[in-house]
Amino acid sequence: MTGDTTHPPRTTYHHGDLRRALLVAAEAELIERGIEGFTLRGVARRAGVSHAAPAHHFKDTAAMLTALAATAAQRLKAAMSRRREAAPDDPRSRFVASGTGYIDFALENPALFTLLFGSGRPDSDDPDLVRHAGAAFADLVEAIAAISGKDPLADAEGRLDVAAAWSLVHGAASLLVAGRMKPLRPAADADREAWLQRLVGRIVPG
Amino acid sequence: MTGDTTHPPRTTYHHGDLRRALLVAAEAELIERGIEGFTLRGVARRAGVSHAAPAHHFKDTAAMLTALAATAAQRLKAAMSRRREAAPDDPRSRFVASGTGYIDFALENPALFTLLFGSGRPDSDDPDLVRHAGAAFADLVEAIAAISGKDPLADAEGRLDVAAAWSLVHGAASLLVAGRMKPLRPAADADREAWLQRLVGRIVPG
DNA sequence: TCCCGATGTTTACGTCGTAAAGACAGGAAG
DNA sequence: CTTCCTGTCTTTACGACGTAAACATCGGGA
Repeated sequence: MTGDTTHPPRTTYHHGDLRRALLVAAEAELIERGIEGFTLRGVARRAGVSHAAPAHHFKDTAAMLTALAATAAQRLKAAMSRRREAAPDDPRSRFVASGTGYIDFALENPALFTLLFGSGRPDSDDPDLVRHAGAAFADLVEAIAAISGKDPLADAEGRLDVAAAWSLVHGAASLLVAGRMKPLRPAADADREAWLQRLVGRIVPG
Repeated sequence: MTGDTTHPPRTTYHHGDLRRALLVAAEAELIERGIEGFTLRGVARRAGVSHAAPAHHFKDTAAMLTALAATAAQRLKAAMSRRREAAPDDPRSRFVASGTGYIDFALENPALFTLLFGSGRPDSDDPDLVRHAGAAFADLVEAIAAISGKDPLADAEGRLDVAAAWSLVHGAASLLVAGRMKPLRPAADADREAWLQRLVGRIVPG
């Protein structure tokens, strides 16, 4: 779409915006090769720089994947928000919207979702990553609070509500992304939206 | 505990039971280094053979991880069965037992669980792996059938029951293994068993 | 103007997966 | 009993990777 930061073998010695270009290249690399085949040198090649250039912007491969994961978390929250804003204005619908938004993100960005949750490679203590992931989590908690009328994190019952909701949504996203849900999912694309909503609807608290 | 197939640098040129020894070493390697740090040469070292010896028993690294994943799937089903046999003889209790057994396995064998579900490395079309994973899945379906009195896979509503149950159980297992459930889980070990049962209980069909 | 720090490149080292060729053992065929 | 033949293990070799260190190039402030 937009990110053509790449191939024309640049004329200037210095790149100018390499850090951003590397993140774009890294996402493309992740999508094409998967997390298992992801390679620092491949990212550098794709960005048109030497294999050692990334070291000036990312301490090592893990740092680069961590930065990418942080943007992924940000987009996860955005996907949830998009769904919520388009939903009817009752608490139940808004909760289901948050959950389906989570799954939307996973299905639209399987590689990023896997990076974020299904691989130990990003540094899960990174402040940026923690901040953005925490914001997405807070969205879910807030959706539950709007139903129960109290802070779910305050008591054990509420925390169980949150754990159950997150588990169902996250489990569905993971299994769908891994392709293990095939026999259970409607064959026709048209039926999938309703299916998704009914699935998430099963775990509405209360 | 048992698998001391290793270090005494053997006296015979031929090993005798290398395939099995490699699988034992591979599991230890996986547990210590994690799936990211898993190395074929490391496994060979641990088993006390040259780095090229495994090639005679496993086509490549993926084949070795696939074989290990197959045993993991087998043990997953065993963990579910153990719970079910110890449970009260009503359909609801037996369903919850299957789910908690799934989570038991994940918590007791985080590395194997991650290998099985959270990494694209094993070949998911391998007949052995398909067979054992299918058996575990069938256990869950059967537990649901015992509640509804019909084959859940026969109609859309039943498939939704299965999808929801599997999603919740799998999501909880994944998030617990990844350590992301910490703030939601009871602090005291004593309370965790009841918490787990209530969590799985939230998705009982019907 | 000079020079200094930030940004890229080259070179180098150790590890990894995999393939090919050589060493060794034990059983089948003569 | 001897001779191979095949399966098992070792050695050697190659290219790719991650990382570090030394070197090149630029732009901006003293």
